[in-house]
Parts: sequence; structure tokens; C-alpha cells
Amino acid sequence: MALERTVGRLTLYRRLLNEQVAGGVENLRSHQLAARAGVTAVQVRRDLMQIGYDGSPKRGYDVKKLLESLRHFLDEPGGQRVALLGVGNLGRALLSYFIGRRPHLSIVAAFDTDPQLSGRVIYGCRCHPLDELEDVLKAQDITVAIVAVPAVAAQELADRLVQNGVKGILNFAPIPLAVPSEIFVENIDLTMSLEKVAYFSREAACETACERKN
Amino acid sequence: MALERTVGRLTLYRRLLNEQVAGGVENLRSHQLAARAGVTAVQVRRDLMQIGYDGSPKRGYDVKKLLESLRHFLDEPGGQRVALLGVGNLGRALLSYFIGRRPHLSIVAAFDTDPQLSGRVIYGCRCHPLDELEDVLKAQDITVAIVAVPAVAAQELADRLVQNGVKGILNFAPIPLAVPSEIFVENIDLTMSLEKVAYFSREAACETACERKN
DNA sequence: TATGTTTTGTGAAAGTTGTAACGATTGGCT
DNA sequence: AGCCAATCGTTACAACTTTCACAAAACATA
Repeated sequence: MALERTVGRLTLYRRLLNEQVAGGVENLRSHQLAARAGVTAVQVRRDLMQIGYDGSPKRGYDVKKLLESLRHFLDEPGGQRVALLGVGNLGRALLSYFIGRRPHLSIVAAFDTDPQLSGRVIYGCRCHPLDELEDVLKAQDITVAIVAVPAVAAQELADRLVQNGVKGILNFAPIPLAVPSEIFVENIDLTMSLEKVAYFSREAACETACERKN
Repeated sequence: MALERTVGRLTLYRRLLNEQVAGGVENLRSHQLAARAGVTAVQVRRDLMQIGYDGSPKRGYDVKKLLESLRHFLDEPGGQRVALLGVGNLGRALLSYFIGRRPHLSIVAAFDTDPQLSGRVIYGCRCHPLDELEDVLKAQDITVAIVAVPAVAAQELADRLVQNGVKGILNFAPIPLAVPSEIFVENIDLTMSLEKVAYFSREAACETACERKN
């Protein structure tokens, strides 16, 4: 699967461009966008090559037209509906984070095993018991799922999701999910990320110490 | 910076091995570990090459000794202390997620601008006002920070962190942080991740549709 | 119109990450 | 002891990603 990094950055560019257009900016050069995105100008140009929108030399990119191209490239025309699985601490935080932000990509249903939560509306999102999963997924035409359940429950849940039309999963459970190859899974392993930071912060300290010696 | 992915997987291997050793397993082959980690056996062997621990043919790896090698490779001997910046919904979820899990990598202080939170203890972690940042960082010898504040506040905060000895940042603010090159930053951009999933779930659907035609 | 400067798009090189192939070593079995 | 199958470490290769380098295009200015 090529392009994965590029697509990620394209979504970032879009956000940055939205800020700019809100501020009244009409044109933007690759280095200006690059500075805001924390990458190089060449990378911006190369990424934008992928969506086929051509800027013009000396003037850069027309912000509105570029946004339109990005929208065309990134978004499903009718929008996509997302389900949240697991309404614990993390799930609730994700709900409050995502709700109302992206009209074309909204969380339309949440699920949890806790019967206390059934029927409640949390941050504007209805919470269902897990045995309604199949019905709701199909009724709402949900193709994307966010998995924020304990590790032991994740695989079984993923199987049910895939069997009912989910094509992409954002997985916060700290185990790898086994799914058919045509299903896209993005893993966010918080423990792994924190340990990575810890490791490389130590590395950094060592390197600077070593450099001082030379 | 090479090895980034490898270090990430090494932390995963360690978690899986801890489960195994708890279950009484003494030896493990590369395939077995690979299956649990969701990668290939070759990759496991290659990753383990990096830490210099040799398994033995036919018997695989001695779980306890391998864990010891991983600990030696991954961990700072005296442990590392972590600060959490921003105790909103996401911050609280992260606190509850991390607290008490990793003795060698524990969140020892939280900070928030909300004066209501000052002095409170949340999930076992003391919450400080932001103007105590410098003092607490130094007093507790904190080298790792988790940034879970709004985007507008993130850069200024990062500057203060770096100036006071923080060497690695786990950044949840959806903007790139400008920091000196020796500081390690791991970005977790939830919006980007979700949009990526949405994009590739659409891709997957297209590809399977196309394949059906052929 | 000619010239110079800035910026773009893109082919080629470099770097990083994942995969495959293979000799070497070990334990089990006869 | 001698052979076989399983597993390991490592080198070589392939795929993906980023960076470098430069021609072509557009605007400004004279």
C-alpha cells in the first residue's frame, strides 16, 4: 500500500489551508505551507503531485481551488459514517474530540457492554448495547470504526465489524488485529508510543553527550 | 533517525513476552512471537539482532533472558519520569490509561491552566498549576512529557518544556512542534489518523470493486 | 522585448524499512 | 556416532519514502 504517509500529510495540509482561507489568504507557496506543516517544500510539492493539482510558478497555489482538489481526493462524496466501540475513559475523550468537527466524517453511534450506558446520549452521540451492533452498522451504513475496547475483546469485535461492512478500523487496543487484507487498520498503541519517546529521549541525551566529547 | 519502527516493535515484544512468562512459558520461537505481534518471523529475528541477544536454534529464545536483554536495551536504569500537560478529557483518559502500568515510566505530575484542578489528585496523580512547571520538572527530574493541550498553547509550552530538561515529547496537539533537533517528538494526530482510515477504507472498497470486474 | 528572479514539477539519487534466501548450529532420532 | 529437520543470524534484495538537482514556466522590471 503506497501513499500512506502522503495521505496523512494531505489531511494535515487541508487543515492548515482551512485556517489560511479563514484568514483571507488566497495564494500560498509550497514553502509557506511546508513551514506550517513542519516538512520541506519539496515534500509538499511531491505530495500535491499525487492529487494532480498544479500550482503556478511564482504565484504558488490558489488556496480555494487546492482545497477543492483535496476534498475531491480525500473525501467520499456522500461522507462516511463512523462507529465508536467502547465508551470508557478513552472512548469518551475521543467522542468529545471528534464530535462536530468533521461533517463528512462523523461518529453516528457508540457501543458499550455496560448496560448503564445503553440509550444514553454522550457528547451528542447515542450509545447502544453491543448486541445492536449488526443492526445499527447496516442501518446507518457505517464503514469506519474506532476500537477503544480492552485488548481481550478487540479481535472478536473486529471480526464482527468486518463481517458487517466496516472497511477501516482505527484501533487503540494494544494488540494487532487479524483482518482480511482488504481491510485497512491504523493502530494507535499509546504504550508503544510513550516507550518510544522514552527510548529516543534517552538516545538524544546520549548523542549530545557523545558529541560534546568530540 | 534509523531504528524507529524497530524500537516500537521491541516494546511490543516485551509486552507479549511478559504475558507469556506470566503463563509459565519458558521458551519461545520467532514464529510464535511473530504471530502474536502480527509480523513475520524474519522481522522478529531482525529486530532482536539489534539488541544483541542470541536465541538458540531449535529451542528459540529463553523468555526470561530475552526480557532481561530488552529491559537493558529499552529502559533507563533509574527509570524515567513523565509529566502530563493538559488535564482535559484526553488528558484524563491518558492518565487513567498509563497510571500504575509501567513502574519505570510513570506519570508523576500533571499540569493544567484550570485553577479548579490545582492541588487535586486525579487517578493518583497530583495536578499542578502551570506556573509551577519549571520547579516541578526540575525537582522530579522529568525528561518525558505528554502534551494534551489545545493547539494554540502547544508550541509555547513545548519551548518551556525543552528549556527545562525535557528530552522527549508525546504530542497530541494537531500541529507540528518546532523543537531543537536533539529533542524527540512523537506526534499522535487523531484527526489525521481517522481521516487516513476513512481514505483507505474507501480505497479498499474501490480496489475490491475493480478486482471483481477483472 | 529581453533579462533576471522566483517557484513549480519531476527524474534521479539516497535513505529507510520490510522480505527473501541461505549457510550455520542445535537437538532429536536411529 | 551420523543423519535429519527445525531454527537462528545475516547478507542480499525489493519496496517505499524522502531529498537533491535542475529544466520549464511565470511574473517583474527595464
